[in-house]
Amino acid sequence: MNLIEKKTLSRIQKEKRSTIKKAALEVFSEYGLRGATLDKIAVASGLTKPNILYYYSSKDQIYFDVLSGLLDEWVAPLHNISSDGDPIDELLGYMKAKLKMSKQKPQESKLFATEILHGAPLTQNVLATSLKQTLDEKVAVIDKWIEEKKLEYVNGYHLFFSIWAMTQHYADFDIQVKSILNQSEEELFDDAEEYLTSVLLRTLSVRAP
Amino acid sequence: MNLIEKKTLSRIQKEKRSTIKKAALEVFSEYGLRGATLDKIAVASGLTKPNILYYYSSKDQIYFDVLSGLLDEWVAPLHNISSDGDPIDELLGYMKAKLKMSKQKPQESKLFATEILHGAPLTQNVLATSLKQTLDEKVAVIDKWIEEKKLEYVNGYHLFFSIWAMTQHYADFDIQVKSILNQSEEELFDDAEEYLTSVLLRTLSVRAP
DNA sequence: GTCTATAAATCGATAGAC
DNA sequence: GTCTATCGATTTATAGAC
Repeated sequence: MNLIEKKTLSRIQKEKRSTIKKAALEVFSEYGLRGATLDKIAVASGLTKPNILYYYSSKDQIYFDVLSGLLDEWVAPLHNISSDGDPIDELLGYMKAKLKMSKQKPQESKLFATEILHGAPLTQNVLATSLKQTLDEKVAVIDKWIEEKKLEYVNGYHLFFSIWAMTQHYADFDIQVKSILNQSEEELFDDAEEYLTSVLLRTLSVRAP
Repeated sequence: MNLIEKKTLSRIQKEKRSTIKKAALEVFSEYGLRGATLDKIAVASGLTKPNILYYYSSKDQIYFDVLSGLLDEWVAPLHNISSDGDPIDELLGYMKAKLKMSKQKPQESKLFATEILHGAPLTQNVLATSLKQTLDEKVAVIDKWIEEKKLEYVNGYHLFFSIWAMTQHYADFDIQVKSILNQSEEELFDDAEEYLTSVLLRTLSVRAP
């Protein structure tokens, strides 16, 4: 897929593409790559189908652009974990940042979930290289903290997996969560943060206050 | 959808339907309802497309039958939580049963994940009634244990959400997990069980041995 | 019951007028 | 740049021979 010319887009082209991407995120996150149709994206964006294909060469191209535009943002909180900080503060901050993203960006979370669930056709390479490398570094930080006796032993990889799983669950499976709990979004995420804070503190061998 | 005549199926009809359902589970779990095609199910089952439609009236009907046939099995471990047992044993047993299902039935896990992720078009009613009712009962059991001082305070609903999230993560996002960890399935799930046991014991205020 | 052939609908993408 | 009209491919589902 040729994205080289993207740098030379005019202002109006950027705006149209942005409109399309916003609508496409809605549709892709709800129906997945294959379930989404250009008709649905057209309706959601207020544009016609040929007009969309004037700005993007294909449906796959739109999906690729939406997904790659969100990848950096999605991995960003991981980079904020500093080896200089207090282990508990750093990991608690990471969990809270991830939970906040689930609350504020559920469509993005669902998009990545569907992508990975269906074999990560477009991001498998990124998972195996960039994400793995970043995670390896952060697990190394955790192992260093353990060695320095700043943290009790914990399996770093599975710690991150469980943080991802528990926080993203509230976005990806919101239908199920909301079917069971008849709460406002605000109450729900407040309770979730309280619970997850407790789980993480105890997992890291700290007694909750 | 009319499933009434299902009770009067002949032996050969049951067998054919079973063959189709097995193939359909493979395809639906990998591509989702909309991404799956009758062609793919035909190839996977070794039958022709019209032959499949001789036993099922439509693709949606196959999906519905596969999903509803697995629903009971999927919720079953929850029923095994006994209020008479030791709280820690019961909840640890439940987590391990769920993790075992993720290891042994990843396709089923992915099928439910995709269904819920995409708005639970066919199961929303079940989630809001049957699953909610069962979970309410089990949360009541946990609250009773807390009242009887057999268990420290914990938010029952979020406890179950986190068990679901952490255990199903290993099936639903196996592509991501395996991209990061270069382990055999056996090692991976052994480590996962050790980690999740530790998390759960600490969450329930018990020091791991 | 099973097949080949094909109808009918949907969907991605293009042609060509404006 | 944007539209209507439509092509061509895919896919669900059916018709009808065997």
